[in-house]
Amino acid sequence: MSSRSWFTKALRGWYAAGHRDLPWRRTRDPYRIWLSEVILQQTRIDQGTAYYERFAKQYPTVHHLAAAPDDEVLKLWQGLGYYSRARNLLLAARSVVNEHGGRFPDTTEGLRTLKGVGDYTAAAIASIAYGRAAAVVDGNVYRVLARVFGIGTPIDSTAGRREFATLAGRLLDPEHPGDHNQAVMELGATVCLPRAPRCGECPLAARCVARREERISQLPVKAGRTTVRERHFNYLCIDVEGGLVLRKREGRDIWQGLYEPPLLESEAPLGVAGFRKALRTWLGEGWTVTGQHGPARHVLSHQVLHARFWEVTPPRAFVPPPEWRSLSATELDRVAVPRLIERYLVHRRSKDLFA
DNA sequence: TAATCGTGGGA
DNA sequence: TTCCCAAGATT
Repeated sequence: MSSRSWFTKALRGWYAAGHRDLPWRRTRDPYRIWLSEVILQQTRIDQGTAYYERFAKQYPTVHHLAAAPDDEVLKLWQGLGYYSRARNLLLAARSVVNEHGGRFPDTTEGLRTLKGVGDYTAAAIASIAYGRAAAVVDGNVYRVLARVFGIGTPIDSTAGRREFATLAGRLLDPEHPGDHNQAVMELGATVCLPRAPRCGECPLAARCVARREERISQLPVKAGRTTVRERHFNYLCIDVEGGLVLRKREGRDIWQGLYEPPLLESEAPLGVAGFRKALRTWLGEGWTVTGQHGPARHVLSHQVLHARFWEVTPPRAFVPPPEWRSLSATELDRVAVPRLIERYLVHRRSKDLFA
C-alpha cells in the first residue's frame, strides 16, 4: 500500500471522528481564511483567537479592512507581536481591492503575490477556501512527518524544507486537500506534541518510525541556534499634564510603526549620573531627573531589552523635535505601543491614582 | 541564505 | 530560571 493511502485514510478517519471547533473553520470565505492564517503565523491558537474575532468583527470584509487607517489596524494588532504582519495585512487587503477587483486570487501562485503570504499561507488558503491540491507545511507538519517517517534532515535547512514539502505533497489527499491539511496540523497540535506526545491517541502510531525506534524526543531535528543581542534602553518620560510625549518608531529596527517615549540607547546600563551625562550630550543642559522606573527586562525573539524609564523635565527653552508628540491620556490609548511600553503606562496610571 | 521580526505559555 | 516553540514571511 502506498504511503499516501494508509496515511491519508487513517488521518481522515481520525479527523472526521472529532476535532476542535475553531471560528475560521465555520467558513470558506477566503478573506476570513486569510485573516486567520496571517494571525496564526508563529502564534498559538489560544493567543490568536481573540484577535481573529476582533478583526473579523471590526472588518467584516476585505473592503472594510482596506479602507482602515494604518494606525487603527496596528492598534488592533497591539500585543500580538511580529508587527510586520499587520502592515502587510493592510498592503495585501488594498492590493486585493485595488488590483484584484475585491476578490482574492484563487491559486497558490496568485495568493503568493500578496504581502505577508508565503508558501504556507498560500497553500492553506488555496486548499481550504478553494479546494486546490496544495499541501501546507508548518511546524506541526514538520513534527508529524519527521516522526512518522523517521526523517532526521534538519527542518530549518534548505534540503529539509524541500524534502518535507515534497513528502507533504505526495501525502496530500487531492480529493479533500483542505480537510487533509487541517487534519495533519490538528494532529500535530493536539496529539503529536513537541514534548510528551499522546501516542496512545494517535491514528498513525502503528506506522510511526520514531515511536518504533524510540526517537520521538529527537525528532524533528533543528540545526539553527538563536543568537540573542542585549540592548539597554533609556526612555525619556516627559509628563504633559497627565499625558506623555511619544514618538513613532521608524526604520528597520524592532516595533516599526509603534509608539514609545523618546529613546536613548546605551551600550551598558546607565546609573543616574551616567544618564544625566548622556542626556546632556544628546539634548543639552538644563534637564531635571525627577524619578525613574525599572529596570524592566523584556525578551524578544532575538533580543533581550533592559529598559529604564526616566521621568524628566525639560528646560524652559527646550524645543522638542518635530517627531515628538504630546499625547493626552485619551490619545495614549489610541496608539499602538509595544507590550513593554503598555506595561509602563499601566504602572504610571496606577501611580497617578495613588498620588 | 541566514538573520530577523514579539509575545506568552508550559515544562 | 531557563529553555522551547508556536497554523512563517521577508530581506
